[in-house]
Amino acid sequence: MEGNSGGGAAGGGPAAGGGGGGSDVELVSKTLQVEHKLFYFDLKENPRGRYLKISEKTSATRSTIIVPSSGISWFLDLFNYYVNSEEHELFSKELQLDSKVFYFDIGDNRRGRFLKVSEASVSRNRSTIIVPAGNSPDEGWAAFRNILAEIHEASGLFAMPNQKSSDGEHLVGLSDDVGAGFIPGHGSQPPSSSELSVDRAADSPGQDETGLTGVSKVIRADQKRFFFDLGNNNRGHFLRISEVAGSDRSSIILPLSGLRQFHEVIGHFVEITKDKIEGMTGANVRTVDPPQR
DNA sequence: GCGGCGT
Repeated sequence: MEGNSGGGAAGGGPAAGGGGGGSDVELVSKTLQVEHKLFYFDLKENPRGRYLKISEKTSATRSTIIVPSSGISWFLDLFNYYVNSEEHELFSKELQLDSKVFYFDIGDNRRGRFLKVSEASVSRNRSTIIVPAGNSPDEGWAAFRNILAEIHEASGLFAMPNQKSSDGEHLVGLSDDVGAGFIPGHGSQPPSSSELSVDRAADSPGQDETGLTGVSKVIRADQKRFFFDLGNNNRGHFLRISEVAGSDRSSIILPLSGLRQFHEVIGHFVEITKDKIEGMTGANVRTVDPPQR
């Protein structure tokens, strides 16, 4: 809990000079100094949605990755994993969000241990930030993790002033490929359309205008499988979550107006149980490298 | 006062 106070609007100031997307609203801004590096965390929002910009600034270089808001909790989980794991059991991880893939890799040199986080997205150069592990327990990765936790929490407090716009944005995250568990829709969904469509134009429930209906995912936990299916009826859109174990099956129907809160609550329980689930991998967090030794 | 990355 040191070295972070985004009070001054000058936080990421110089970066704004480029003028990429002028209309973005800055919701949270924090800075973290680790050894000789300076990290800027800016939670921003524009009509397309919300994202976290993480910049690493060294003496002469600046590098930035853009994390979709739906990925913040995954970043938090992953940093928790790297903070809490023993050195000999550190794996590389990859995280797929929308059309981006983030690679997490451990490195080591005479300066110490570091975590390299690379963002690879279509039609954009790969960008990387490198986070030193730090010497004291509160330095480096842990401090980075703490900032992520603060932002994640703050992001929930910044819940959309008007609920209607929230629907579209979060549904975009459902286009993630979760690997083995992914159900390829019902054949009606080119992946590209799911990325950019859904311009929160869906204000009137009861219509099937976005092509979201029929989007499905499945995850597995122990013996159970959970199916997530978007649907709609004359009452509006909903997410049906079905639990299937053996021949038993039961479902809950979640109106989309409750989806955001559902997500926040799940995130809360993920947080408070992180010691228990440490090392477990989520459906779209995959271990890709053998353990290092 | 760092310096890693990948080109």
